[in-house]
Amino acid sequence: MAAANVKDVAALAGVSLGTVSNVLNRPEIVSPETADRVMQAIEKLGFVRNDAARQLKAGRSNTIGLVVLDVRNPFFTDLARGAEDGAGAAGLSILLGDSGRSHERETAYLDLFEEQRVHGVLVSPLSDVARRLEGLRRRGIPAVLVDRSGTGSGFSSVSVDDVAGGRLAVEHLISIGRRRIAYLAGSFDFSQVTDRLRGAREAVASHPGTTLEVIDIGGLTVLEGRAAGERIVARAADDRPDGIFTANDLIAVGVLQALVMQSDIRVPGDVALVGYDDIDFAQTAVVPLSSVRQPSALLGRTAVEILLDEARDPTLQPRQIVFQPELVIRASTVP
Amino acid sequence: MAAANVKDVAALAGVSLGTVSNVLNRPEIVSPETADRVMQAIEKLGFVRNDAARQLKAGRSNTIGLVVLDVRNPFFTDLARGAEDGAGAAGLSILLGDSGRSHERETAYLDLFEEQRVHGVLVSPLSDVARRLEGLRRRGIPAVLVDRSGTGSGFSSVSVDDVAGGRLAVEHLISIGRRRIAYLAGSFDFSQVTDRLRGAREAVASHPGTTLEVIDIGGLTVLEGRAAGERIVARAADDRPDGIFTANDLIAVGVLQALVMQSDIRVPGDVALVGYDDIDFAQTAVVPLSSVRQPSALLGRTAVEILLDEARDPTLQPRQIVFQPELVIRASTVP
DNA sequence: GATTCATTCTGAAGCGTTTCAACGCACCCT
DNA sequence: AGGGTGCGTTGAAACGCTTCAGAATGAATC
Repeated sequence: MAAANVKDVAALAGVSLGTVSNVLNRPEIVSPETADRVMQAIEKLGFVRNDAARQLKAGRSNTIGLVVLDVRNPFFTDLARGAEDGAGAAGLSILLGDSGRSHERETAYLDLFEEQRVHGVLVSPLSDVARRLEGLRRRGIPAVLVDRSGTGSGFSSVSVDDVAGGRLAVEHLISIGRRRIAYLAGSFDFSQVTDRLRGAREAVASHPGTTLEVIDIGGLTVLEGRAAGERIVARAADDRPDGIFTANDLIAVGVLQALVMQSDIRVPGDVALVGYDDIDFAQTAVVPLSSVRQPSALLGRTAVEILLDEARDPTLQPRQIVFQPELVIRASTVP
Repeated sequence: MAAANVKDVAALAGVSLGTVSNVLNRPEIVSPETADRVMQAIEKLGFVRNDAARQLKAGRSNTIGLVVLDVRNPFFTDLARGAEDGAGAAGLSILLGDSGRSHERETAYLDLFEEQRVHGVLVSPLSDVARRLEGLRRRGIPAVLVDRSGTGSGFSSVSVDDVAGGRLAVEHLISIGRRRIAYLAGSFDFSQVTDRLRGAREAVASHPGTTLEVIDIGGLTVLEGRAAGERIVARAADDRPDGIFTANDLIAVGVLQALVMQSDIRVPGDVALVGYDDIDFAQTAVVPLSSVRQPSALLGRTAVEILLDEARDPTLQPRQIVFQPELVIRASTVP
């Protein structure tokens, strides 16, 4: 009834403890017949290795901690999936923690991971966790920042080039003939929001005759997008932008609701629209939404790879990997 | 440089191993002065308890495994959050695994949890995991099914009464004067889909003069909802339902797109619409959507409580807890 | 037959914690 | 003075695994 351990298996198979362990961990050094006998004993007893003992011996757990800002955000779940794949390839698993943008929870997870002696941690940091991560590193636990540049922090990072994303979106609007571009966003204290704006500015700057109007809509939600859309609808036709770029897809969906529902403005005929993030709803919107997609899974996978490299060789210099986003063109810009 | 352990702390504080452990685990039995000295030593050395050793000694880890079908589904993330809260209250943490509806991943997580000697597992099962869970139970790891009735399986479960949800939705449609109700759904092999239908049938049956038309739209997505909506738009006005209940919110959003965008049918004037799940997009739809909400977090929290009860006393009879869903009324039924 | 070598297996040591019986001590009560 | 009580502390044992130096065996070489 009590869980079987290696000793029980060894006794049943008529071998020593060490041999059972070898069957489990280095099967190539034990003779096929012995291995077979041991396997049968394992089967018979329903033996399951005790991970705690194994970890205690090994000095570290075979897991990687991942703290994300919000599991409900598909960006992070895709990222987590990528990280899991990467970890799985190395025989590790991912411990997923959702900080929900709470400092307290973020810290709690890092504490937990430290007690667990994880292989390393991946963090999409709420704010400045550099000091905390520094402490982990001193203990031999490397960390990689995800979705945030680690430049200057002394840590490696994987992130997406939001400036390029903004440029991509607006270049596209310009390439389909739009001249009066508007950037709709809120929460300008998020670096993502301002980086995308910077990219938009660059695109406009390099195309004479185009203008960029920046509209602060106060937030990043559908409702705020719709309100902003209504204000645009209310404008005189020749005062409206003919291309709109929004800081995320939620805003774009809101804008779309206002334009298509509450007016006869055509999308993309009169106004072309590009969102950001390529959420599921982007392609199922009333007018399928062009959007900038981030390679989330790749981000996760790469973060794990860097982490493992650093776990292997702690003297490695921190690396900042920046991925390029991708534009997904749909009917909101090209009918 | 090497991580400090209790021995180091004990040496620095000039006490024995046991005392350090007592400070950590039963501070009330050690004198304040000693405790203080130990705490200072811990601080100074940056001692962090090694969870593996602790778990090895304890025989089980202080975590609960949770396997969900899809982390991207808000229902499950809310559930996970509830489970975390419940676990946190008991000093445990949640190991979250996403099976992504893959048998392989589901099994892999259960294996992992077993090796980790988790306190118990919560599973939203892909199919029949009863045998596997039986094995876990024999090893002293209790399991609770979530979002699925465990009746007959020998396991406790927490789920939501989908029949009641269907009844609730259709009763509401009838109460606002609708008589020709349609139920739009796909994937009739999911028990949720058929249970909701059953509830709808019950509601119609108890209100003479009302009818229920069941429309199989082939799936559960926005696109299929929109296609179905278009077919309804194409019907003669007096052949259309005046109340539509959909198996989930995605379908409802699709229907809404078709009705409001591609016709002059008014919602709720001509057709009232009720969805299911109350996803974020329900309230930000062009016409905010009435929907049936499930108490996801409560489900998670309760599942953990039952699990801990069973961990404490394995002879407990399995309990089937069924929660009642709640109707959230918005403009798609009541202007 | 002695020596070397490769192969396979053994079993004790040790990972860091918690637990628990035992101990020392001060104090109080006869 | 002897015995009892309670508090605070001690330190060895145990949890189940992996590792590793060495033993045992058999084959190959001299």
